[in-house]
Amino acid sequence: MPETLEETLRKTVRAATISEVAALAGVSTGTASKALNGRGSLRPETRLRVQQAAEQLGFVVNGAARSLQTGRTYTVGMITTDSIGRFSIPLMIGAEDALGAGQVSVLLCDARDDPIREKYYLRTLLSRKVDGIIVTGRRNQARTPIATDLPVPVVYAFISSSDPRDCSVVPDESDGARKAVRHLLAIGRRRIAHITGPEHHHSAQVRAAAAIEALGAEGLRPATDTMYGEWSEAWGRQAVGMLLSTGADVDAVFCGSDQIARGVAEALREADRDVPRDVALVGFDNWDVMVEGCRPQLTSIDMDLEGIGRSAAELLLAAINGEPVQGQRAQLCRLVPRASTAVLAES
Amino acid sequence: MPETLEETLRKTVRAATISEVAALAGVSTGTASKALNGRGSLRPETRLRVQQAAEQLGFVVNGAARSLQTGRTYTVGMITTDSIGRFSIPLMIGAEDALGAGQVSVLLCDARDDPIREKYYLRTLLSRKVDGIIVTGRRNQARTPIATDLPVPVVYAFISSSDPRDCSVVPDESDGARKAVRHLLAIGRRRIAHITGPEHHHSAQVRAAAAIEALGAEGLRPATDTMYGEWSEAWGRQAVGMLLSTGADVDAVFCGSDQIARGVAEALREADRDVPRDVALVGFDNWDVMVEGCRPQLTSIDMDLEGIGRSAAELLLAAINGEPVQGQRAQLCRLVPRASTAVLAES
DNA sequence: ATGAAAGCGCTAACAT
DNA sequence: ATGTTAGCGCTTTCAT
Repeated sequence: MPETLEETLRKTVRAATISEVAALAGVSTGTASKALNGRGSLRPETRLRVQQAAEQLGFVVNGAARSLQTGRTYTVGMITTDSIGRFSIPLMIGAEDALGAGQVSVLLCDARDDPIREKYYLRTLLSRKVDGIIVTGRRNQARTPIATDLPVPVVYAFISSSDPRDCSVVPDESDGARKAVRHLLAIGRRRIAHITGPEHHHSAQVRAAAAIEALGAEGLRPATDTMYGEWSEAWGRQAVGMLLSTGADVDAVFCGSDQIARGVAEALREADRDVPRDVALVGFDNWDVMVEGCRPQLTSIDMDLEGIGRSAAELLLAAINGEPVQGQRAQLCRLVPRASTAVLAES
Repeated sequence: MPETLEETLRKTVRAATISEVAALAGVSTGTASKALNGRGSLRPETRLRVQQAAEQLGFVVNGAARSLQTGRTYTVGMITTDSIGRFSIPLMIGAEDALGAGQVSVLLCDARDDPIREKYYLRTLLSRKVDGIIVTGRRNQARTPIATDLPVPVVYAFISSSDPRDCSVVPDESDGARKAVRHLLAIGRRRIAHITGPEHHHSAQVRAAAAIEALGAEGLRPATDTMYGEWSEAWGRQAVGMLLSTGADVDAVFCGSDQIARGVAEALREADRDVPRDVALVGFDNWDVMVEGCRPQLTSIDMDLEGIGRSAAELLLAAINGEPVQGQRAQLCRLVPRASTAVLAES
């Protein structure tokens, strides 16, 4: 408390520059630069002396100065079009992971579905001379390209660009739905219903279509028409009510989301239908809290968002290094089996 | 497809510099700089001409060059010590919000509880000459300072630094617990139990102590000893089992987390105990999916993480502008009442 | 193997 | 009101 001012002053201490390091080591700045960056040919002894001087002074290179010289910032921008949410996080983690390994930092921009903010962020990213940009968002309908003729490469992750030449990495949701249905078929279920989100939602449509197709491939039809509703537990419960009241004969339900599935599980439980014995259950998203909180624990489809983020980052790095990839990449899903589809020992 | 190469080349186009703008406008670079930054005294006509030239050339200032000159980057680093998770997100959103308004960008660093990564990130942030750093993390026990004598200010958000002079913004968890208990008292409950996370967890201890104290202030004691367990739904269910089997007389439960509360709600429901009539329920975190998925919807304590992120960012901006604030700030919680504590019309 | 010097793009102090 | 100029800290030829 008494040292407030002094403290403040100490913290304001200026970092050492390369010429100070050079001076201390008794060499020129050029030599110091080479020594610190492992370039050129130097006497090992000199190199060491410079490194020690740098150490001693706590030297950290000034990125701004370096960027000004080299034209590269080793920074990429990440724009999430909708707010940072449940889907953006794993994408960010994956991207951050792949980029961090490449010594690249991430500038985070939350555009909140606001085109104005988006433009603003794009401008600051450009002004910060990022080496590339990753565009992310919740909806995975195609979106209009964030801009054309940018001086840096752009990769879309999770969402895709409506320009097919743009590089996008998306989950193969049809694959996920197929895997869910095939899994249910594999454990012997034949009367499969599909309860999912709003009909106007792209994901709901794609998953439903793929589910029906997968059943068709085995000469089967869904146990009921696709039940469209909301992405909520409440809808899952409600849908079960409808199912039971119509007396539909169903031995499995594939749900469009884990939340729906959880609602379904609860409602079935309360109607004294055993999961998985009477009705097997598969969700979508593999969202930890839902899947683990569910009783029994929920088999689910994992879109591997982290993997998508990682791929996007890798493609971006490739583009930055002069090897751009065009077009859309769909990444396969993974089924994670749990108790809600566990095959029972007894018949 | 046929234009791949040309496309690539166009995208590689170099952005215009201020001297090009100046040349096009027929002025010197100095004048152009003033015109673009609204400094100095210029003929309005000249200013306009420069702005139009900039527009025409799609000029975006080179941040690296500017930073090199001014010493400020308008960038702050955000280090999350544990992985980006449920708690970090709102903090990030809040911080990003407050900073974005101040034209400051956020560099995201996920240190994953790994001291090596943390040091590495700190180094890159310093090399990028960030104007300041926000340190975040899950645990809200005090952590050792990320470093001493940094050339830039640091603010801790959610977690606090063990050095009391460091600036930290944390939730007042005691306040949250008190509010929960007082709310239950206010709706007439007297036999209140507390089910919470692991005893060794700082938050569990703090909340439990405050709850006991709040009861004591009314001359009451908890209906049972504090029930420590895990931060999970399963533990909530299990705890209810224990409660019922011992025949404890309880008319309300304050839970250390929404997940626990949800487990409690489910177990009570299955034991035909009505919530809130027989047992009122309050959670902690106000985590949307838990609180809304719960039947009935869950009254909960909101730590206002976004607000904490925002405050931290504001304090950081203040410190950057030469008005550092020292010490720990505890931010009050908010009770969000829902059906699980709704007072009934009938007696 | 090392040093000298130019210049990346910008701002700001000083001239005019 | 506008132009000139000197760096900010670094990398990178080009000399030596």
